[in-house]
Amino acid sequence: MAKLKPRTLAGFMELLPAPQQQMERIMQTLRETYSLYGFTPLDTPIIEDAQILLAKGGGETEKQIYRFQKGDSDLALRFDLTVPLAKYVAMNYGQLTFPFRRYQIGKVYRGERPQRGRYREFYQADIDIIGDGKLDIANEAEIPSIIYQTFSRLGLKRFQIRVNNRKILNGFYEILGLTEQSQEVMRTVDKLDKIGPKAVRDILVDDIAVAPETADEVLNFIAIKGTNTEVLSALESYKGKSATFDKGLEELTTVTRYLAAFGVPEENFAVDLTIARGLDYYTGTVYETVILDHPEVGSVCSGGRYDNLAGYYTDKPLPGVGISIGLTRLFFVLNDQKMLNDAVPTAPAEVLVVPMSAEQQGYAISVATQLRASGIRTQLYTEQKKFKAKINYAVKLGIPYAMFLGETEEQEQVVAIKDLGKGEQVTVKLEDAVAIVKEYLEKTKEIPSIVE
RNA sequence: GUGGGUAUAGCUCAGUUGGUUAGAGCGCCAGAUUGUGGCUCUGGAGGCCGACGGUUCGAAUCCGUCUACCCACCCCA
Repeated sequence: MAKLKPRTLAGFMELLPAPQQQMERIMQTLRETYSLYGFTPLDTPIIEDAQILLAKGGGETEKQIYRFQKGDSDLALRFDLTVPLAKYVAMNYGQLTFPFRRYQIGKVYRGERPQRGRYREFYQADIDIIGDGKLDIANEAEIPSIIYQTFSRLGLKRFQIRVNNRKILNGFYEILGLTEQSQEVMRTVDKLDKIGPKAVRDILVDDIAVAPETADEVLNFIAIKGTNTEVLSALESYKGKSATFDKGLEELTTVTRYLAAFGVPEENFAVDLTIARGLDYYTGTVYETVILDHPEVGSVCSGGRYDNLAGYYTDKPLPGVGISIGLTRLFFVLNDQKMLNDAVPTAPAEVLVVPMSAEQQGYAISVATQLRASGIRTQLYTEQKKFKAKINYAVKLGIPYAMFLGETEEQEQVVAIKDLGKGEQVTVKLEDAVAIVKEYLEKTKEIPSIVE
């Protein structure tokens, strides 16, 4: 019978063992960093009631969501982790302590055309802070500072967190009388980097019917560039015309000041007036993060401030601020650009215990058990194969040490341990072999980061 | 959903104006070398040339349809 050809759906990432180890390592770094800032882990179901997930609606979400029936149930796969969080907080309001800080790393699903760095199933690593009624502006600076810390701990240097404020944009468009078209205008402005100012102006005038002089105002506004201080002071000239704008400018100024206080260097964050974010629930500060040498894959981490996310589920006002690392995309870039550090071990174990023949299996099992008891990751190779095959197994998996146990070793109660990198082999007591491996472990601990 | 490109071994790719048995490198397996891997040498396995149809004496090659993938748009992590 003809075999079914195995295949993985387009837009779904599936890794081999070694890269998977690197991926796990990145996740581990994220968890450690997030919890360092006092965030608590949360997990929610991948499948939710479609009504719950679609409450927010919005055309795009609806189009891209995976939705299906099972019996009479109308179900959907989660599209992000923020909406499930809103549901969770609304549901458990009475039992949570606010401000509620949670992190969540999980897969989300979007039925869109897959492309380079763009997936249908991907991990998001979210942090959010939800306030009860109110939430201080300082949180809007702390969130990106955590991202700075996280990326730095991964070893990334050339990245930039871009910050803007929706109130500034809304206020500005209000001043220009463009409130109605503001969504469309923002979307166009967002393309500035890609298509250039001329094309942006053409779209504004021809497609959105913005008056030419108004379009020029928009272009002048988004052309404001420079250091954060320069951009902020350029914005001063628009003050006094819109309360919303003024509020936004005040917020952005504060966030910028606090970001510096949190220790984020100027080169890693930038006030950028073209950042808007597609999701319409953002109401204040918005973030977008790019890998500077690879802007073509887009943002690897975005988020912002929202005032009333859970408004569909509860009357309680629950403002929040959050950000999400697109882990799958981030990993794709790092891997694709060969930025992952080869020196970070991806082997599943430190030692491969190899009995020379079946007679030594008992001895080998006891040796492996003792190694594991000393905290050394150990694999036992018991297949009856040629010696070459046994040693090759360790080499292919990158296991640094092989331990050979033959008749003589068993009789003398010693082990032959070989450093497969150096090719050096010694016959010693098990405790001495343990010391050798421990020393190796100490050394590899010093390898700082997963990204080179 | 719209537009463009690509499809040959596990991977990366050659394959002449259509011509006999479709190749290379890497990888894989085995042997040289039964208690010592990486290097070297020798041998081997592995292909409905994406699928279906057409033109032709003859198609991996030309034409059509379909499918999948890649890229761009849309949107986004």
